[in-house]
Amino acid sequence: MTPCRPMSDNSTACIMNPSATVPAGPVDTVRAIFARATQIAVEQGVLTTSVAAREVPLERPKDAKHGDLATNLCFVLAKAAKANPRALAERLCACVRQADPDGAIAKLEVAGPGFVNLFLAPHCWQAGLVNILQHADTFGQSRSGAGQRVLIEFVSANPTGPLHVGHGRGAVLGDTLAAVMRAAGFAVSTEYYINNVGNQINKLGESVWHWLRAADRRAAALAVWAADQPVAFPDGFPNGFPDDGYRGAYIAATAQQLADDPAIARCAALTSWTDTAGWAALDRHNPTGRADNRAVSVRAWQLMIARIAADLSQIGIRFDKWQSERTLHGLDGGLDDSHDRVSLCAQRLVQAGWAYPQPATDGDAPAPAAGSSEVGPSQAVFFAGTREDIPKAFRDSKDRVIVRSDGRPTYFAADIAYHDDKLSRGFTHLINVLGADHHGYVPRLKGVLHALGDMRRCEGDPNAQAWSGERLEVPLVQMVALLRDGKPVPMGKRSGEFVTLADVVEEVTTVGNPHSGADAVRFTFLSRKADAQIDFDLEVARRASLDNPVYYVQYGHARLASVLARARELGKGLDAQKAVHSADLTALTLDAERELAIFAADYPEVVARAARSREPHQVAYYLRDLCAAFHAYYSQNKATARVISDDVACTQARLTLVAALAQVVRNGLILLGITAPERMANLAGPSEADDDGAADTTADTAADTTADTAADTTADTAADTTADTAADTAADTAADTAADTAVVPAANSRPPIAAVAAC
RNA sequence: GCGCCCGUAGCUCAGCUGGAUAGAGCAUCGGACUUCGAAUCCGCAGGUCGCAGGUUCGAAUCCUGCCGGGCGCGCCA
Repeated sequence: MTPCRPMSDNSTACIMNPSATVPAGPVDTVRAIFARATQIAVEQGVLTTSVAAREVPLERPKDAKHGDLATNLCFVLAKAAKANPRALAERLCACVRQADPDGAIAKLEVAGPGFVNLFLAPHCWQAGLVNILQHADTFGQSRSGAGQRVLIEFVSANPTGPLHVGHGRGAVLGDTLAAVMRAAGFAVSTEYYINNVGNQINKLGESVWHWLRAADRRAAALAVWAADQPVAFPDGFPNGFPDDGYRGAYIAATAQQLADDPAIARCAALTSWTDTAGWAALDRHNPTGRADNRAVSVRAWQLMIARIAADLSQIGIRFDKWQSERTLHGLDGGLDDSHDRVSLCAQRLVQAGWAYPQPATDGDAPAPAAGSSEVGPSQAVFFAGTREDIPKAFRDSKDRVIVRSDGRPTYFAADIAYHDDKLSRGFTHLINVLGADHHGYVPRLKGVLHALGDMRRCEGDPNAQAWSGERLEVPLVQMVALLRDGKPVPMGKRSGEFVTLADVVEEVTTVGNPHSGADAVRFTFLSRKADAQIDFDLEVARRASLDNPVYYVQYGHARLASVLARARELGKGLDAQKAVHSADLTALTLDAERELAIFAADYPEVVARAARSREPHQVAYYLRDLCAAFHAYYSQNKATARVISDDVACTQARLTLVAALAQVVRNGLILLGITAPERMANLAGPSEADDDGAADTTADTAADTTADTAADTTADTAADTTADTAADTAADTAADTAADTAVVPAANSRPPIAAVAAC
């Protein structure tokens, strides 16, 4: 899979420097110098083309002997110029000297086969610290994305059951990717596509309905679940429960929740799920009796969505929009067929030549399903995904059905209409985070984008030309294999046997800190790149919750914050005004201090790179490494070079460094949706961890520092609000149900149980 | 059978898109708190980067072929 890059990066200027009065970070300074140096080299005939500042490769060498920063630029240039990299480096260095009148680079040397190693002048890297403090909470943001409008669709789990751990991984990746790209200057919207139409919703409704009819057995079933017993109910399922129904205990709980609704309860009188006429007679809102449109089906997925939204908000995830598939089908709009954008889109594709009707060739077309319109054309409509003019990477191996021979559109048709809708909203890039088990769908979808672009061009859309499969990126999130004590836990919504995301969050939450579960889960998923399969052992996760790397970073922040606080207590606190406007940092003479300053100044680069490569995990690793560098600096100089001393100038200088580090760590944690605690409870003494002073943990103070993140809302309020809005959205889309009597309960972390308990 | 993803320390994973001597965390072992946080630090040990070729100044990274593991290939969603 080749991830697509942003088409253009127009901003070649110094992106991190919004006003001239703000000093640039060392990386930007050096980049600008090298860019000028290549211009000079061109004038002198050394090079034929210059290099833009943002094109200058810079790295922080692992070995201190290789300088503060190093570049392999000359290798790149030598390839084009067919010159010796080392000789080129020698000549470029002379140009760098001329391009650096301020002497930001104290020393530069050519090393190895052509590396240029740089040693920065103190005023250069010190300016980086001031730069951090001046930008404060906005440090790290850039215009790297040049305001491109991006839509990120993620999770989009079918509303037939609670989220499991694999969904959680995709959710965390998508949410954090959105945050990282926003910080890097993209205009990002996020969306969850609710697949609330079709056979699966039919099955969901049927499953719930069976439990509705078996009221006498629900209580026993739920008691089994509440006791955390295996989900297989001792007395089996209700009579007639379908083999391919959803067998999870949450189905019984959902039935319990719906039982009080008179419009739902009267459904229990019917004796057959397939009695279409009977269902139609019962529900004036669903005159066709269509199974996925019955009140019990609709209400069931609404409850599922509410629960999904609650589980997501518990780990700090909200969406800008919940897009209902029903809406695309026009099922909310009453009888007016013109609202059926799915069928409409299929017709447009036919007109543009991208879809065609064709009778079933080998006679395996199914009979029209019960309840569908009896007079269907016997021809299915196929999307021409194999056309030769589709670039090979986006070409499907087979034309796929979008309208069945009985006239019903497929899931694929709805998804096409959905993506056509995305195009009409003016996004320049679409990103769909998908589970890796759907990777076969990717070329098909990219082919669709190609076809839609062409179709829109035919229809006269002036923006259509720009569209092709390249503008759709599909980061694949690999599977999470759930283990318990090293043994795989079977997962499947149909079997009902799975561990939910909410369960895992609960398991890794530590006493006294309600955020810790979300923090730990988020960081765990961010601690590995998306395209590697991972094992998630519940026992290990529980045992290791305190060893989770997230605590390492959070502890780093708490430690930094506590140094600043201690200095204030002693009346030696950092003079913020002075630090920002007239800082004297000459007392920072240790190698570690210079290295930390350069490390911290690199943060905006890390964010921009993570956004560009769609890999939020890079930010997590950067934070871990930055904190490691600070911990080492702090520990090693504990005895000889304390931050706070009687030397006022030195104290102020080191506090400036500490404040800058704290700022970067805080910004990074917030960006990842993780709380940045000012204090953490001391775990050392098991006895004192109860309710004395040590117990006021991160949670209280963390809220102050994370005002912009989803994490600032407590799990409770977040659950309520998001669940409500999701449920509202869902309810809006279900206009033909008895909405007037619908009461979607506020979701709790485990809503069905809670609701049952309340009954 | 065809296609996609992944094989890096005993385990879990990074490796900045082709750069200098492949790095962390767990786990083992040995050290460091009277002070601004020991949820920390310092050290020891641990590797044919799945295997074999190829591309070039240079490959864990790119190309080919094998070997292992995972996942896809419906008028399901």
